[in-house]
Amino acid sequence: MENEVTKTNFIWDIIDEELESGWCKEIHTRFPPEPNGYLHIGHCKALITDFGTAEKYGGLCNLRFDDTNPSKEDTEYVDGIQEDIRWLGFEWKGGLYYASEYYEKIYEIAEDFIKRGLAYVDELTQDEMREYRGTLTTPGKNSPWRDRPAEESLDLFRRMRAGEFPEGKMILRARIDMASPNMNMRDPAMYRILYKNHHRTGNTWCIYPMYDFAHPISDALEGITHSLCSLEFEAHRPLYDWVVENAGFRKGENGYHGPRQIEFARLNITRTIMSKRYLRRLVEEGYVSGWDDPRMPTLCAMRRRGFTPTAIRSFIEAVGLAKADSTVDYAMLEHCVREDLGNKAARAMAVLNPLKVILTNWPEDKVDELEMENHPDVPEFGSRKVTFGREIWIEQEDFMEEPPKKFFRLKPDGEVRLKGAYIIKCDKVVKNADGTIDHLECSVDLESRSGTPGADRKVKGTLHWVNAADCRPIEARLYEPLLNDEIDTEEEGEETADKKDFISRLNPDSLHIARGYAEKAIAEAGVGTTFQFLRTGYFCKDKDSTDELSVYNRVVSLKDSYKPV
RNA sequence: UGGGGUGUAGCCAAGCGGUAAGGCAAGGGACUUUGACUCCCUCAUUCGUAGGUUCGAUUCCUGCCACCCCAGCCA
Repeated sequence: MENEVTKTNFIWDIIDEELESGWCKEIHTRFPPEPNGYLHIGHCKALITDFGTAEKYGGLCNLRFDDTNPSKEDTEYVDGIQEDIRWLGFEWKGGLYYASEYYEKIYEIAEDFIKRGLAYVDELTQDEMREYRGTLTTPGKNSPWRDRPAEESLDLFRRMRAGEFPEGKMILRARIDMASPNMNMRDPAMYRILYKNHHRTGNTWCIYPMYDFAHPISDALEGITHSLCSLEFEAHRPLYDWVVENAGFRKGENGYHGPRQIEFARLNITRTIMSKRYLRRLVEEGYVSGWDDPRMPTLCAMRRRGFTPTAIRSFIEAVGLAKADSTVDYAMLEHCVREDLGNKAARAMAVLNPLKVILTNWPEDKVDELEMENHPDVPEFGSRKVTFGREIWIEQEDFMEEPPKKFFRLKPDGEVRLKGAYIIKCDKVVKNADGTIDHLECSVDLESRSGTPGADRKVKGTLHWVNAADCRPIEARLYEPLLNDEIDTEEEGEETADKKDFISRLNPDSLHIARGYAEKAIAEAGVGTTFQFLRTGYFCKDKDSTDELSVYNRVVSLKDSYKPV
């Protein structure tokens, strides 16, 4: 392909230069989730960037659980995260690690920092520390403990580890610069006391390193060359470098100059919640059925709903990698799933909101068996047999008694093709006492059977249908985004704060359940099978299905260019 | 407000001194036994803004504006 464009990004440009200059020989990245929740689509950007970059340069990517805060973490999540990464098709060829594996080493470095005057034990309370830190515009001031002798800090630090002090009593701080314009450099906390059971180290530790101390060290210990993370860590980079430098990892031994942190913009999608905190709230407060509720942006939920790894990966690729904050249109994601499912999903028919049609000139007991293709463009999908009888179901919205112009579906005295079967004409609308439509009486053009010469007659509309005498009940779960459109907060008012609350932005119609009928193939498919239900969208069979009732999640609807006038 | 970032179409995003890629969305058309798919076509005289340098600026310089991040013993 001569005009194939190899999509690149600013990070790969940087790496290309480093490789060319010889500053760096090989690429080693890491994906460092904290095991305190399930991975969501937002993490995929980082995940694909980390694993994908290593893959591109023939390097390695580690999976490292950043488990430095035992109060929020759990093995439930470490298992879930691994499952999700594998599902996406990545392997941690660089190995599986836990920051907690390095506790001893990190502790040693901390002691060394203390001895060298780079860290000290502080006894300020949390409130005092905040006051001493100063503000964005005013410098902070030194803690009275800042210049205590190193031996004293060392002794205190060892006693912190030994469990001699209660939580909050002492803290290890880096000694950098309380007047730094960068708040992160104003003697940041490095170790705090926490009497929590850690999911891996149990009770062996009661002091835990902070992210800013543990992360650069973990990266360096694993030989990471590029520590890719999101924009909010940009202001932490000087601290990251300070730790790497002072811990002695920049020496360039064996050509390794220590890790380099590069930040990129995180993923935002319209009408989608991308905050672990809020996702947790949805689960815990019962707004959704769980982490894998198909409306959730978590990978386990998307998997259940029927999104494919290919679709997610091509979506992330389409979005690109840059430093500008952005919010991608949900339509982009939809496009990517449709594109993938379009040639992967077999076609079949299901009527979501049934309307009965009685074919008056079709013999009572006559059953026709029709051969239907499973895919219009991919013959390898083969075909299946579908029966046709006197009573069939069609979609309620495919009939209108008083249709607008250009309504190609069924209307009084109108004709329509039943996909793969016959052309029918609506003769009569039979109503209930309350005026609602009970059923339609139609006549069949017996000569118009698909595949026969008489079928050449063109009619404008083609409908999907199921044979009432030979169909199975189905529950179709139709989804909309969890959030309503962004509420305009331009107007200042008393309600502004309330409107900003995400609970008030929840879309009450995010789930709609339809009960209809489907052909046999749909009912007999296994959980996780995805079909394109003709004209209504891509659907994936849900685990809630029973022998009696098939439950399907709509992954995405089909594009629809019909716009009523 | 101090510091750090970012501003290219409705939404993403290339572009790296030589005259605005691509994708999504949208609109029009062809095809169609899915109003799907596919295929054509349209969609920035202009790059946040005002100046400057230059034969030439989205690209370099200066000022201004807007938005995001940082004042956790979270990550």
